[in-house]
Amino acid sequence: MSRRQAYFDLLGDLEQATGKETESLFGRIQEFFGVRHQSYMNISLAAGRQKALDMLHTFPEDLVQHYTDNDLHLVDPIAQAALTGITPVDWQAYINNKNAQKLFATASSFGVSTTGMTIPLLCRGNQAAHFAIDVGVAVSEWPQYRREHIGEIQILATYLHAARQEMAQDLPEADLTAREAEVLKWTAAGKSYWEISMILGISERTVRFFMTNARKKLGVVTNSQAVAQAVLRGMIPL
Amino acid sequence: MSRRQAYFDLLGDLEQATGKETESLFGRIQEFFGVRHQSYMNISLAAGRQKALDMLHTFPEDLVQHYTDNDLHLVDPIAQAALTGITPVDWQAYINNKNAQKLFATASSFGVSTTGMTIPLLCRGNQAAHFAIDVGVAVSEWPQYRREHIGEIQILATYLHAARQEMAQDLPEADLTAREAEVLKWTAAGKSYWEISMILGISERTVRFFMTNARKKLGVVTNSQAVAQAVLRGMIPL
DNA sequence: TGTGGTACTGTCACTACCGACAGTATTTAC
DNA sequence: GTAAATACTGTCGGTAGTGACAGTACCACA
Repeated sequence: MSRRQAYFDLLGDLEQATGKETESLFGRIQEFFGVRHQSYMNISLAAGRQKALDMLHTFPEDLVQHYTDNDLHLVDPIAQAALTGITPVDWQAYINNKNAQKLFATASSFGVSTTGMTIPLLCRGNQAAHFAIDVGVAVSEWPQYRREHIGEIQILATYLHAARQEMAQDLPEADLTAREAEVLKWTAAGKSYWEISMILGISERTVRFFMTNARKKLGVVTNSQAVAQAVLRGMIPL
Repeated sequence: MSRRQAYFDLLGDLEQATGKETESLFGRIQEFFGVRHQSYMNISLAAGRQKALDMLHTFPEDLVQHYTDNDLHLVDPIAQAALTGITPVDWQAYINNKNAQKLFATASSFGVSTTGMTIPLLCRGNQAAHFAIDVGVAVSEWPQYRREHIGEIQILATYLHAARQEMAQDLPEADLTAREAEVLKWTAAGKSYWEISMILGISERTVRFFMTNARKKLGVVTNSQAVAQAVLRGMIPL
């Protein structure tokens, strides 16, 4: 099988995949690129703290343990850049950064290189995610490797991320019907029942009906509370 | 100059570019792909409405006028998918969608095809952005084109987006007082004015006073809308 | 000494919401 | 084929929210 073929196969499988199936696909991504290590992480930013919601990785356990135990993500300039920035973060760009050097030194003793990158991923709601790969090629070869593969990596990471979404539920899913979600959306946008009935071309009574169902499903008593929950759970296409 | 070379040149220039320089680069992206039309859009989700913060496009002016005048983005399932989803949206996937068909019909009369895609872009805060291209190849050739170029497109769009960030200033900060935030929090928790007055040991009238101030500061009209904004902006201590 | 911001309270009138009682039509799943 | 889920509508009566008219007291800053 050609490399190109393998890529499209992987992409197709990622597009279909849900939940736990993604774990084997995560392995296939690593095989495909033949990199040393990689990680996928989804973080909740709710309530002002950074809480890991979902994580897949092939880095050495001891290193990850050390990293999490010491909250190094707060010191790691690469992690912070990935959480606040938009474009892929090249590890090599931090080779002269004091904090990064310390982390590189530690990582190096676990067999992690300095030729890698961390790709920020699109999230809705109060979440952030990124995909990191430790390629481990020679520094001289890195710029070319990066250019050649960054497109493939970003696309695969995006689809892995999409497939992995359900594993990163901050709160349990309340499955609203399309109509219930729609009505809730307009309520969150400040529309009254009557206005929503005009927008959707249905009776005001029906709008109330959908909202009542939405409140019941969300286990709340007021529309405001329903909106709060829906926004928190990222169910509102605002 | 080889295609590959042109791509890397463009990518490099996008990485360096800021502000208005991006306009010519936008043109170069279109030349590079040789597509019919393309658009870049950055949208504010503040105050519950979708407000365009920044836009670059090469679609026919009349079509865009028609689209914006009629708030078609609220009906457009592709736009909504791009604003709520995380993976690229293939226009062809909506070829049987009623709402999309109407839009395709209108767009078609302006020379816009159905072979295109809209790529959601990563934003921080309550913003959303997407990059759309109308490729205009035969439907039979589209899947292959899509596969071949989606990586390049996504990367270029990401870097364009990053360079374009400064053009999309948002959010006059709404700083609520401690009391306003507190009352808003309890409203989000489903409490009525009377209940909140009991909780805080103040009169119901005063609770109303704080909520009214909060609504004004957030620029919204209903409590539900205020809660949506507050949660979205992370102003609610959950 | 004033000016502006915050914290608080009162009343009136109107509108919006919400629960509880209904009901019908259509689609999906066993 | 029927049960369940979805999409939709009607009416009554009570409670909650909303805007507009007020007002007082305290504190910080110029």
